[in-house]
Amino acid sequence: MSDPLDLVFSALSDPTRRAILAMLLEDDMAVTDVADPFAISLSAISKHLTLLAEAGLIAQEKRGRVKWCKLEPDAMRAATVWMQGFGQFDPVDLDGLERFLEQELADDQE
Amino acid sequence: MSDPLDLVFSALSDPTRRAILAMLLEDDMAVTDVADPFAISLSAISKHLTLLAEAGLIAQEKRGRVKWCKLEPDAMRAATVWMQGFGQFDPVDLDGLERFLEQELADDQE
DNA sequence: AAGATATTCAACCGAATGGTTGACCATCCC
DNA sequence: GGGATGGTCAACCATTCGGTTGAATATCTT
Repeated sequence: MSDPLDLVFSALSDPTRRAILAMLLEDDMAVTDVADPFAISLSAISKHLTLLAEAGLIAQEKRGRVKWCKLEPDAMRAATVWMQGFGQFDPVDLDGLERFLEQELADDQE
Repeated sequence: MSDPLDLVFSALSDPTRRAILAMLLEDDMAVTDVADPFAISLSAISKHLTLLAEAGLIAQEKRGRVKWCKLEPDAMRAATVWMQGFGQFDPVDLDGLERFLEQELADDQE
């Protein structure tokens, strides 16, 4: 996968990773603290974080034995820029968007 | 994968599928015509289109023996909405975005 | 009816993904 | 030094992914 957008979108396609990003929106966190709310192993979380870092979505900095993770918004912004090319031509179809979001809600409750 | 965003981002993570979406931005197309510029089999393209449709990114309508594919912008818009939550807090960091895009360019040329 | 065209289906393949477990390395604290 | 803490590495497993090929189905054309 050579195009950076491949990595960004691929990283965003996993709900655990999106949840991690949302957590990092609140504050920078250590790996162990990121892992805390999840039911999966620390090792799995560590892999997720590595992936997010490779995609450029977060940065990791080791201080002492603690590795701090912080959001790196530029990668996501680049993806947003790519995506917005698809919205700008027809005026915002709010009804359609609403239908989609209702569908999303319905799917989540299945 | 239950969250619709999983499907949307996963669909967007493949460069072939992003290229297809960009083509459909120009005009609605039949499956065969979508496949034309690509070096892979028609069958592979058909699978990509099925995936894009399942993600809600395109709609497919069969008229006669031809299946027409057209862009369905709402799914992408929902993803954009999710992503914009990450940009809105710090004012647009154009320098950082520029650095990222330069990096992207450099990576593509490797 | 026969043939060409448009598309999917089914079976297969190799590689990647998301998870596990257990061992390992580094750092902090007593 | 020695134990606890923070994190990664390595090997493994089942599943999914992107691709192939060949057969099947549906529709249009003559």
